[in-house]
Amino acid sequence: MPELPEVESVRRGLTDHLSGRTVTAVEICHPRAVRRHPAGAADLSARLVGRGLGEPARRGKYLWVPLVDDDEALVAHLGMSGQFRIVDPGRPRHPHVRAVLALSDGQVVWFVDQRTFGGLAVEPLRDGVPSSVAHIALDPFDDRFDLAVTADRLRRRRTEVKRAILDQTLVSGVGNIYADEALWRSRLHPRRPTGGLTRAQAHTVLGHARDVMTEALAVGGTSFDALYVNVNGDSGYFSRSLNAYGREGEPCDRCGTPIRREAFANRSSTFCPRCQPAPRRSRRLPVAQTAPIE
DNA sequence: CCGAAAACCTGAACGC
DNA sequence: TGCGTTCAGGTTTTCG
Repeated sequence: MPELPEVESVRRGLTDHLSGRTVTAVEICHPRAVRRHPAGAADLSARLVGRGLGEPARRGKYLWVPLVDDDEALVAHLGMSGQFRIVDPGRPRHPHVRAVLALSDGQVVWFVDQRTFGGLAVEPLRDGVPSSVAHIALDPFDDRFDLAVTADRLRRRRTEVKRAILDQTLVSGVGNIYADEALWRSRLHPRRPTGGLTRAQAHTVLGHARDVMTEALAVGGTSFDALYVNVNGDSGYFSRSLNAYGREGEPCDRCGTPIRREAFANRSSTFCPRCQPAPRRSRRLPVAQTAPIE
């Protein structure tokens, strides 16, 4: 699924094909692709046609393309199955094409999205950031990202560590795959309370999140199926380097204990039950546990 | 404020 | 073969 490394791979791929071109035509093929553009498909098309495209930017899992001569950008979120594909004109359409942009150099951009959780919008830019991205925290690839400051914020949360690192308002870009990988590397159980972490542990888990995403980006991201490919249609190769995610029942690469999978919210967590021991139950409970008096 | 859960989708995989 | 169920997951919204 597209998390930070996959979205960054797409951003880099788009840079070569979009920057300096002009949008010559737009077709919205599915209404859900523009549901985050309240003014509707016709308005979105009108705001794009004739506009020049700048260099694609990204924060966390959000991607946007500045539109030249104005303070607006084409904003995209890939959701769980979104893709951008650069194709030659006339190519038979992939069945899940949700929007098509024609460019001044003759190339065509497809926005493909099987599950339609992703979408496009044109939004005003404020300090270079689209309005829908303003509430998203910096991601670990941002020059201004401060690991120590974020670690302290994480420790002040009163929740479980996996929930915290998936919170896009604390640190952005981490999804279920890289959360499980960062926790495995950190030897931390996903349900460990953030309040009980040392400063070093909080620092470590965020550092591992940054590192594992850096390594994934270097090989084009993680692809399990055709739901994530780059703009040329190629898969990433990081799935072969995963230690926890998708490895239920397989031996832990550190200790050989079978990797376990447990329900987490409405998804799942995979971890090594030996390297990442569960927190003692008492630490999960509220402070006051006095029985009520009749 | 906090967190749990539902809602939004499609298609693959699975059980009977 | 075919039908129904489950699962996957990012974000927003709703509810307690």
